[in-house]
Amino acid sequence: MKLPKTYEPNEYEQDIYALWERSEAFSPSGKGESFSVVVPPPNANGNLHLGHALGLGIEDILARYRRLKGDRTLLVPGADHAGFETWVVYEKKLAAEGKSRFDFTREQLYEQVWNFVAENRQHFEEQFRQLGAGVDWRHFTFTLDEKIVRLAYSTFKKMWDEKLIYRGERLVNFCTFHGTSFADIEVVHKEEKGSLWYIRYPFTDNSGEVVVATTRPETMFGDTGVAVHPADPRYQNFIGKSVKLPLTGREVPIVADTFVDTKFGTGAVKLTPAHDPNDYEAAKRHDLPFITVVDHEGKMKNVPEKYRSLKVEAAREKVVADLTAQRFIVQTEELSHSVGHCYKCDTVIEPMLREQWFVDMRPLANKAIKALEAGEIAFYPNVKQGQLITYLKGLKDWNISRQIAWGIPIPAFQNVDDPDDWIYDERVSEEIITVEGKTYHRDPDVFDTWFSSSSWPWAVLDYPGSEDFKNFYPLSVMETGFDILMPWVSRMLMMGLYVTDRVPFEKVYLHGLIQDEHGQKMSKSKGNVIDPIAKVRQFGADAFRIGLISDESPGSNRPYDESKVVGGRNFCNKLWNIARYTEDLLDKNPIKEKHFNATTLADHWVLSKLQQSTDTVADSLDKYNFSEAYEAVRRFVWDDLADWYIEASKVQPNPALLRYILASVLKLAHPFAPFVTETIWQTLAIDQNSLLATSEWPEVSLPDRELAATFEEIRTIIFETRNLVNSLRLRQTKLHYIAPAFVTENSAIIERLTGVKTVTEVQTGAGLKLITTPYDCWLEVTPELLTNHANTLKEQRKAQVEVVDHLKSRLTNQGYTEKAPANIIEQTKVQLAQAESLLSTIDGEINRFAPKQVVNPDQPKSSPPNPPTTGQGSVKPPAPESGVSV
RNA sequence: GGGUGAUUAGCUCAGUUGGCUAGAGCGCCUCGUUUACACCGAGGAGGUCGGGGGUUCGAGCCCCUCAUCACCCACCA
Repeated sequence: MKLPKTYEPNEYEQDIYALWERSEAFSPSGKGESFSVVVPPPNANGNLHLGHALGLGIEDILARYRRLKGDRTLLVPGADHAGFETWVVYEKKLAAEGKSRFDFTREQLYEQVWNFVAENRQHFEEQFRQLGAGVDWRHFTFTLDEKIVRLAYSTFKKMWDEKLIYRGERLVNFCTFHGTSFADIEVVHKEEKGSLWYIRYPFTDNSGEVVVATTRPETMFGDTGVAVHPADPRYQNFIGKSVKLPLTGREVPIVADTFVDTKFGTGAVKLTPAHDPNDYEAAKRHDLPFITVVDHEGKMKNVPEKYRSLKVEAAREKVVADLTAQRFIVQTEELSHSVGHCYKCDTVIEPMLREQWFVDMRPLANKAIKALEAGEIAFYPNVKQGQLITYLKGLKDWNISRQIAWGIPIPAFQNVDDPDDWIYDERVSEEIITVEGKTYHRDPDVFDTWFSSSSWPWAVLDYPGSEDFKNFYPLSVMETGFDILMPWVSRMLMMGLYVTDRVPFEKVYLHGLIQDEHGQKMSKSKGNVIDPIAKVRQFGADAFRIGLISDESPGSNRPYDESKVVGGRNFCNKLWNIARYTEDLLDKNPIKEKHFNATTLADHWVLSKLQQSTDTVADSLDKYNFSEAYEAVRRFVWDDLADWYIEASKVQPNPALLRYILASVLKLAHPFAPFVTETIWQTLAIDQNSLLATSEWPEVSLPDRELAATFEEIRTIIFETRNLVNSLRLRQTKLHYIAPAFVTENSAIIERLTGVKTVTEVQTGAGLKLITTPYDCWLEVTPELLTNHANTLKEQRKAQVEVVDHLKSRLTNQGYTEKAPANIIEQTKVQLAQAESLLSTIDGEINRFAPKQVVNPDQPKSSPPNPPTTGQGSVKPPAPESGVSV
């Protein structure tokens, strides 16, 4: 089958992926070590975004590389029910249909969302395939699969039994729009401008007043005290007195508490324990009551008639107006302060008293900190390890209850006759159960998604007791976005240690966010979201993957750069055309066996380059340096193979070797460009009935290093010749040389690659002498050009003198010669010798043009350093004075 | 308020424990229709490594300081 001129990814990708799936290419099969990665499950409700594409790209590169290396490799795909995230999407859908969550029962809602998600699931599985992710579909797991739920329950039960789970009325972060509470980590704090009102609170004994400062005057109906610092001299006689709250006249005490900041406001703070975390803690210390004045919809309650049912904002205005009218406001000032918001709808988070399930994080966090400090997990980038430790050290108890319908129901029931009697029971499909004659009512809440997904690494491996768990746990790498280091990675670590008693992964690789072209965060509201699938269609999956990873550096954000994707496409096309050339060559020279021999200098040279590149790619991937690894592949393919070897092989073809090189390079490139490499592999039937995806990482046969080095000499001659031909606009010029046989043997290559008309051996040279090679080569030029060239030489000389002086001064520096390591000094000496040699060559040339002018008489005549030896003829070191007059 | 990272060519980024004349891709300039590829080939220009100090024989890299930009964490009324 013939390859067309240009690679058209859309024509091959689907078939190639189907071939892989059909062949079970992604089932663990190697005999080597286990290598396991679990894809962070994307939300099943939507499409993949750029972050998924980047993450999948990285994970797939690792997995494909390891598979080629012979490891027993498992890459597990999955999908997340994404509790709250999906719930938000579904509520919007309901709203669009003119309905709301209140129109349905919890069971109905759950079923509706289930179906909604089921529809979208296929969608995104298809997108995995389009991106070329080589995942093992038989291991596909959904976060609501029975095994996941069962594990969430058993973990919950274990914590319940061990008293790590408790139920209590605590101040929680509550979104009044979505009607649910959040974990601390889910609250987005924003710096906002607000007002700070100074309000008089008169003493009940009419002996004066205390002025408090607040940003939330509407909560004063819930005040149950005023606090001052015990050491504040201004307020010593206030402590113990009572004040009369404005507007209601309710009496509350003044207490002393060290949490008060004497420098803020007036140094006296009103206490609203039911709506402020600090006040909550203070009230507990002083045994003050809690009065809730904002309900779950964000409306005022337990307040005077005229404020009742007003939204918080409206109530605030009204309260301020009334306080002003009654001259309770002393002053108002502008204030910038941090306010918590719902990360989805931006509603201001209302701290609210609610009875919920909490996890006592201290013991879990301490275990994790210990493991981290012992270095049990390697982080990319490393700095994230310390950040995670800091986070864990300050971690508070975790609220795991969510008041939404979509999620895993919490398996807990409450005695209808005794609110404090809670029991664990998994019969969550029933609203009411009877146990030992008592009636229990199901907790209507569901788990925080992160609670169940924190078991992901072992849950997908069928913990406990499965072969998979034995083979693949802990995971080799956890690859995910750095934005979920705290909410997810930290929890997997804590739960992993708690449940399995081992760290759940050996390494953590965190990729950064991809922003839009202008460095702005992508978001639907800004309308700057880039659809990865559209880009795959436009450029091909390989090109897109390369575009995303060719600038990859862990942990840092970076803008989407389409020119990189174009670069990736061009790279694929380059590979494609190398394959086409190889195909043509093999058509003309049918090779029956796989056997090949390196015969020419270029053969040996390309083998040595292949060997170096293979090592570099492997080293870089082992260090998780993806951009460097790709760069090594690209350089070999483009520079070494296409621009040099293939061009040289047009003069001296070696079809069998070229086929070997192509096969090897396809393997190196496969992790980065899986589709095009497999397409070529299949089309050319490089290895009958096999898949590239499950072939073996190349083991390069050893080249002859000396012959390879001799080809470098030819390259040096070609480089300088090209430079001169270009800058002097030489046409149809001739190259003359003296002596080395390898030039004679490769004259056709030099002609082809430089465009010179002929390459001829002469007895004495004339013309423009090449200076960067130790061999005697001249370009035939007109006398005028030669004269002009003398000026160029003088400039070159000037620059070269600087280099020589620089190196000399280093070597005459006593501090340097005494303190620098011997190998560095030796290196400098070699450099100096080379620099002086080049300088003397230049001087020799200048003397040819101006023989009377003696240049630098002190300059020692040095012979060129280490002329290469070759197996293809004798080499005489050229004498620098061998220049011939014009 | 606490913490972290970044600042290198016009743009996006590399630069490993301090040691060759600081690299790549894209862009730019010049030249080129050589039958694998114009999604191409050849050549070239372009950087006082954010500013200022310091340590060192030697600093893009280490220390101090300033500036700017990101990000993370946090219950300051």
